[in-house]
Amino acid sequence: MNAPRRRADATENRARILQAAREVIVNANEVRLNEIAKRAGVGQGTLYRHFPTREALLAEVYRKDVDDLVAAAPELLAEHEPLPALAGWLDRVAEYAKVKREVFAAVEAGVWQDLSAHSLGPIGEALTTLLDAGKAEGVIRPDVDARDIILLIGYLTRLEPAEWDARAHHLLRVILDGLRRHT
Amino acid sequence: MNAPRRRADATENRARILQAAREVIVNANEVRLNEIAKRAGVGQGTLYRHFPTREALLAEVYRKDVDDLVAAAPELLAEHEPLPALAGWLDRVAEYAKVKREVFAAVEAGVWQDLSAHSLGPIGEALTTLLDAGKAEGVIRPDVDARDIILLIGYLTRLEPAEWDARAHHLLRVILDGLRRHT
DNA sequence: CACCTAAACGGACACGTGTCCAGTTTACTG
DNA sequence: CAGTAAACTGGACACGTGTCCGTTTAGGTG
Repeated sequence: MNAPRRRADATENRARILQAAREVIVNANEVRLNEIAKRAGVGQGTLYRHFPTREALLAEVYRKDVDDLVAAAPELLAEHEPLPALAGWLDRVAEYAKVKREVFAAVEAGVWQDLSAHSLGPIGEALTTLLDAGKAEGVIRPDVDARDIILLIGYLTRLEPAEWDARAHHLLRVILDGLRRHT
Repeated sequence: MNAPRRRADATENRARILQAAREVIVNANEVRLNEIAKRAGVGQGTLYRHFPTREALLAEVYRKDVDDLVAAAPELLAEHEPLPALAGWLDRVAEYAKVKREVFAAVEAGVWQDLSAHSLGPIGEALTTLLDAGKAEGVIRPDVDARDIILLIGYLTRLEPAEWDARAHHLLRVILDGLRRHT
């Protein structure tokens, strides 16, 4: 996955940056890139080379969460019909977004970058799996793809905490209704 | 519409800021708030008091466009059934967003602010009109409101120009399908 | 082992946004 | 018509992001 021929010190620095970021995130609630760089003992330039944007950094810090999310997709598919599986997965995404809204935005940005690079990325693949299962059974319209869903659920980023309960889940249902193949 | 008792000089300054903003927008393609303030002959503080955020300023500059959009809603309703009217209106919004993406984002932010202040604002009202017409005829699900739609179509802001044609219109259809009342 | 080169480094710097506050102007009041 | 409180003004300033570029160093070469 990593570029070939990376210098050893670079790898180490990258690790230290991530470590510092984790510490800053849990200790302070303000996440300042400069502070992370300082705490990691590197210059801003180094930080920015490893992670072009703040989102890239945050997304990497929470990569494990993302992995969990990705892993949940096949599990849900094994236990439920495609439509409920997709619904459940999206609910889980929403739940995650509710608690860690900043991270969610970061992950979203990361996914978006992957897509720009003509790669679906793990999240995109998980979504594709879910969608394909639904299409195969004819319960999901065939003309939607992972990117479409990601765009649609982007509203989670903008939801005010106060109105979360009233709208987040509900709008997910509306979207799912739009995704269904209506006989 | 304006707050009562505004000082005359303040009104004038506000007008000059808008004027300057218009000029900057058409001349340069970079819209820097500082530059606008300078050109208007006011300090940044003044600019920021009149328009708390850059979005507020841009939204005001393009208020006429917004008005046109709002005015289109009843016209569409007069000529078409509620569902096609809503579809047409959303298409129009999308068309607008395609051409003036920055402005669209600004307008969206403005709408969002209105809503925070427990006021629908013109756009929200136009949308409500369209939705109500559909609900009255039973073709639109009763449990959605203007805010819901605004959240959903927010994806337009994030769409890359390259993929606009492929997705913008298509996703609007998906959303509309979700909004329909399925018999 | 000395040398070389490209990758990696780091921190100063440029830039835009938004805040703050001391001074000024306005419009009302007695 | 002078006094006064509130509203307005303007620009310096604080802050975070991201860029740039001269310097350092890893790791291979003869």
